[in-house]
Amino acid sequence: MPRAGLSSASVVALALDVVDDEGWEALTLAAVASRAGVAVPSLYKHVAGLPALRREVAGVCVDELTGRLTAARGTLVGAPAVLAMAQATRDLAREHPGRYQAAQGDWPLDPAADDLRARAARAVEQMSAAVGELDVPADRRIDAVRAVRAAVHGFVTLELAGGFGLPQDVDTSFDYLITHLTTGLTAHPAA
Amino acid sequence: MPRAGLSSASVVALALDVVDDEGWEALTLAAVASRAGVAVPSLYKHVAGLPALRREVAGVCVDELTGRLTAARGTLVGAPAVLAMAQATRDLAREHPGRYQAAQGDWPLDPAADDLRARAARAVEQMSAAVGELDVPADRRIDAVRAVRAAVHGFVTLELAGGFGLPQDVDTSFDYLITHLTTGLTAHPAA
DNA sequence: GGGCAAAGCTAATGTCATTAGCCAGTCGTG
DNA sequence: CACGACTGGCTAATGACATTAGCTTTGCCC
Repeated sequence: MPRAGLSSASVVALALDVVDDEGWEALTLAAVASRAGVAVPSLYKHVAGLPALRREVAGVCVDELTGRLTAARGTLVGAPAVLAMAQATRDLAREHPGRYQAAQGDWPLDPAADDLRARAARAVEQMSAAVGELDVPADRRIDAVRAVRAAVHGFVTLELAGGFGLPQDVDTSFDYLITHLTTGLTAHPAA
Repeated sequence: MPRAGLSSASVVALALDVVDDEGWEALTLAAVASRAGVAVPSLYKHVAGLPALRREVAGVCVDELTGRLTAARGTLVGAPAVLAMAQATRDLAREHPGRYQAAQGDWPLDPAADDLRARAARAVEQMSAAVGELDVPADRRIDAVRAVRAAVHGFVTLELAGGFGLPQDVDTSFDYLITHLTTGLTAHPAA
């Protein structure tokens, strides 16, 4: 019986394939083992179990999101940067729904997820920096970042879930949301 | 062995208890059966299986959301109505996270979910009506409704997932998001 | 009181995760 | 080159859960 030659990294890579092909909830040790051509328990030689594997996959996806945000921001500043980053997020979600879910989705309150939270914080910091370039009062900065994050995440989530029933163009709606939100954020109406 | 006296309705009620106490993902036939004091297969006399039960529970939760939206809107018109409905949504999510998830969360592409979709559409229509009272061009109505839905859903989702790490007041951020978004929607900057 | 439908049960099957313990391939060292 | 340890893979066993099949019993209605 020749060895399969697995490693932690290759198991995570196969897991990413599963996530891409079948979705985040379909990520199961059985699915990974099947792709690896290996019995399920063999995987425990390389990962600590399903929750640990999910955490590792989520980490990769978070980093990918961070990278795309950074790239999208590029040399842009302020509102155009925010828009580009929002679009980059949505693009990732549409190209790899499972990865987006992995990055955003399912790590609620994991105790051992400090590392993951730290990496996710880097993605948030990217958005935060761009939002900070908007004409928003300093003491509203956090509110504004939360607003943009919520808008993007909510839109993408609803879109992926098929929550937009009407045939009306969804790209347009997304741009509409982001531009009008940033407009609203930079308007200081009552006081 | 005296009968437990279950019915479809009582099974759904117990399922709601599970969702309230342990969350939407913890809704399992085993959990319901345990609360009913009954063996798991007995439940099949009252519901068609776990997916069907989830659908029924989701239906109840969607209707509850619709009811709260209607109540929150009350006699308000336009932006105040939108804000009140947004807050009502968030209140539901914070009081009963599991129910919110049930209402919004996990019915992606179920084929047999037409009834559920129809009921969810009623909730959307409530928001849509209020958004329609904003000063938004008619051909932007759908975009605006999507924007508000996305903002509310995204914020609530992130909040429930513990995505707002900073201690900064979250209520304030929410109001900030909704008011500035509606402000942005009613501003028609570059034609 | 008898009969019958519905409500429960047990048993069996299948999926998945996890743990324990075994065996063999591989590599480093003498 | 041979030996031995390490390590990667295996099978077997256990335990949660859903689902189906088929049996038993309760309770109501005549």
